Amino acid sequence: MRNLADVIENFIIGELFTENAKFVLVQRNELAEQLECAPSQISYVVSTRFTPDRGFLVESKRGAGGFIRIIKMQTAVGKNTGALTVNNMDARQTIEYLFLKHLITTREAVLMHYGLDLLGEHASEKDKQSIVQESYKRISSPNDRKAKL
Amino acid sequence: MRNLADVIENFIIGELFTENAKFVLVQRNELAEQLECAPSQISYVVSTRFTPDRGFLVESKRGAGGFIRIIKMQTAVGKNTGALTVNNMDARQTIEYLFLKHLITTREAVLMHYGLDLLGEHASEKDKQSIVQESYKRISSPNDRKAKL
DNA sequence: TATAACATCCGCTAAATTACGCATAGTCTC
DNA sequence: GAGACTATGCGTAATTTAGCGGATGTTATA
Repeated sequence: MRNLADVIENFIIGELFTENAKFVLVQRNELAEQLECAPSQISYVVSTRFTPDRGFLVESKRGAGGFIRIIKMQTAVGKNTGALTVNNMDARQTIEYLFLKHLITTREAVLMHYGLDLLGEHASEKDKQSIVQESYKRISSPNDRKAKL
Repeated sequence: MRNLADVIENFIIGELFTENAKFVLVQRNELAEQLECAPSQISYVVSTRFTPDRGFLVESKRGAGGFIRIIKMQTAVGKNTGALTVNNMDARQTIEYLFLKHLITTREAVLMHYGLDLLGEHASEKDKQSIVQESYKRISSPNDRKAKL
């Protein structure tokens, strides 16, 4: 293949299209060593060719167990056009989960909740019971939820 | 799983998501021995990943009978629990609209599409296997879609 | 029963390690 | 020469271990 950047790009795209993967995980140093190039080259290719513009999300983490995750956005049109029936709480919990796993920010979580609110067509119901009070109630009984080791 | 912090986090989150537990009790030394790591590692994970920011309360006690309690706070938003039926294309167009109106960023739009993708995959499933569990399996362990080098 | 001694067990901090981000500058191609 | 490609080096976020100190509970001793 002509140049290194193309090799890297093709590798990632190849992985993404393997069994319609939603995303790929890559370890920068590892891949760099494999392809015999500088680690920063991976960064370069990812940042120039896997942009939101082209329908990609990129997330990464430093330190031990670090990684780069390239997420392929599903094209809006043509896929999955049927009606979508989902338990609202499941949807909310999914958002929660994505948030807890650091996959989305606070703002993004709020936005997705807001999106659900809009779609669900319910008026802004119910003032929130104080979280403090809620948690206070839960603190009362100590030993119930001991984790099984 | 290679990443110790993730192992610990997943263990705790797993416990929290088991039958919707409100909190988990953990004994630091006990869990540390179980997972074959330094006790302080438990502290590290709890302090970095179960912050109030992310909707967690943490309490602990030293000495004999000591413990660490991780409490999952209820999200204030989204209390309606009914099923939600939405035309997928409408949802996508709503996202498009928000994006065109500059109400959300590109990344946010992509994320919301991504969320719909996740939800859409479960449209046909009837049983109670929740989306949370699904996304848990897919997203929690970074190695799932690890590119084979 | 008081209390001293002992055992349990979490909090905190320092230091080392891993691995990605970024700035920079050189090189190649058109 | 411009713009895309490539490598180097440092910065620093994230993780991991080790060790000490202090809080808490239990037991022995008089």
